[in-house]
Amino acid sequence: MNMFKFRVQKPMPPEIAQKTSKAQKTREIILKAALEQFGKKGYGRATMRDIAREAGVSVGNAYYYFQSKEEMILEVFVRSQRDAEIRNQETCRRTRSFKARFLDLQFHRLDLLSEQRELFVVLTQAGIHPDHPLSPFSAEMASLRNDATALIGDAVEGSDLKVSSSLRPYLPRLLWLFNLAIILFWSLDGSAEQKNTRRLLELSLSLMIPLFGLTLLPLAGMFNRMVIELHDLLSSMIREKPTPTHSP
Amino acid sequence: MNMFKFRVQKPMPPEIAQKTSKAQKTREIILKAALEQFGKKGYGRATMRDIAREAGVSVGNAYYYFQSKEEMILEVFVRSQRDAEIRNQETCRRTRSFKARFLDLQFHRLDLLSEQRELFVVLTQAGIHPDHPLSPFSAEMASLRNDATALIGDAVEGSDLKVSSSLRPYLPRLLWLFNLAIILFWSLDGSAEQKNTRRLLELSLSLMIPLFGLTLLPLAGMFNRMVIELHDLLSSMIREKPTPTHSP
DNA sequence: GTCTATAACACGATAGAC
DNA sequence: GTCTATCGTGTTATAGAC
Repeated sequence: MNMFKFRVQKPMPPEIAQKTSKAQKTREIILKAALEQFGKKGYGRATMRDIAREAGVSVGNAYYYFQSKEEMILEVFVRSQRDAEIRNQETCRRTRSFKARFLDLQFHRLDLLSEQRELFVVLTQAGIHPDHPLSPFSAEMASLRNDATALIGDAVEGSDLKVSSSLRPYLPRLLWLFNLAIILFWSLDGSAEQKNTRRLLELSLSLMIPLFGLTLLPLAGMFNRMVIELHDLLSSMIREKPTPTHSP
Repeated sequence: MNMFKFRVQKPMPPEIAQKTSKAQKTREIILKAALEQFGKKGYGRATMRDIAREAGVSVGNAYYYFQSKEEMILEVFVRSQRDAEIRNQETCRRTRSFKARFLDLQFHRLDLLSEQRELFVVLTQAGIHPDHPLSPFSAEMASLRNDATALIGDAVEGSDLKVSSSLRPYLPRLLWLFNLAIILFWSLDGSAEQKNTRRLLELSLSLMIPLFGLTLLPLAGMFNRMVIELHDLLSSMIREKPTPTHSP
């Protein structure tokens, strides 16, 4: 909630409480209770008190394991990334069509997100603030972000996609950014089962792929350079390193 | 903050307290105090108690005039729209270049936003939830949205922009959506004085305008139809009418 | 009917004892 | 690692003043 009250004291504990197996278990119990409450009442209505009570722990204890209510969502997100990787390998083996590969990747992700739709709408919200730890652009999310980009790179590589070689290195990140935009649309999409998002994906790919083909034309050099600059500009949203604030 | 607690009781009072001039004045005082506090401490740190104290009124009174803390931001936004309209008329008289017209419109808006940058970052946040009253897609914002779209329409009309006539009617809204995307980027833009946003605007226009030219080619029919469908899909985010919830 | 104030509520988050 | 007690916040209920 309070977007501008950052938790700088706790320096984002890298692997909190991986120590004892008891801790692991407690964390798991709390997370499970949280997801249950989220599913039942929705993210907004499920209070930390509810979650703690249902998990059989105190509120303070829940905050020992999770820095904030939002962080509980992240957990689910991280886990879904593993799924996607396996899935993508299979798909790449099955087809060389770039469109098919990318669509499958995206559709599968949307399916996963849909199971806990309201949760991810909240996560999208956090994404708007690039220094927020849960933003896809934050330094804390670097690893997750790079994994996802690499996954797209796998889908591009060895596919039938026709595109200028000068542009090729920039494609994974451009497509990752595109994928973020799609998720943003999805979180706003009011159509039944987010059918519109799926259509949008298909449609924009159908529009983009021929345009990629144009980049092979001999006169496209200037155009391509502009696309690369576009890539650089968009990438500037990414916060690679933890911004070194004045040390206390 | 609590994105999912909607205020359905108070049915969005159309013109609260426009009656007496005293009310007008009190509202103005509160708004001024609010902006002052926002500027000094930032939106997140400025509390309603601060604002009320500084304005010399009670918290309850502030809530009499503003439905929520966020609504105070909206006020500034609405006012900036008036500015833009005048500005646009002048620019349209000065040049026929579509690029110049649109850039001027956008740059001017960015200048205005920059004065209260943090405020609008918060507003952008609200925008992510399309049923939120402050979202640019909400039913409540219909009038503001239509004004802004019409403004862009004025910039297109009589300009030197080359584009298929089948697409032309859809341009204002497409460009309005584009403008939203730009504002989104702006709210994330960490570069000094948001220089990157300005460059992005120029660059993407330079990329788009030749593409618009392509829509005039005889074989572009299919392509154009797809763009129109794209327009329709994107427009589905707009909530035209207040969703009729079960009356109590 | 129009405006204002006080007090309280609910929730996210934290401090500090054990 | 866990709990209790408490804080700070947005927001609301409600009573009363003009």
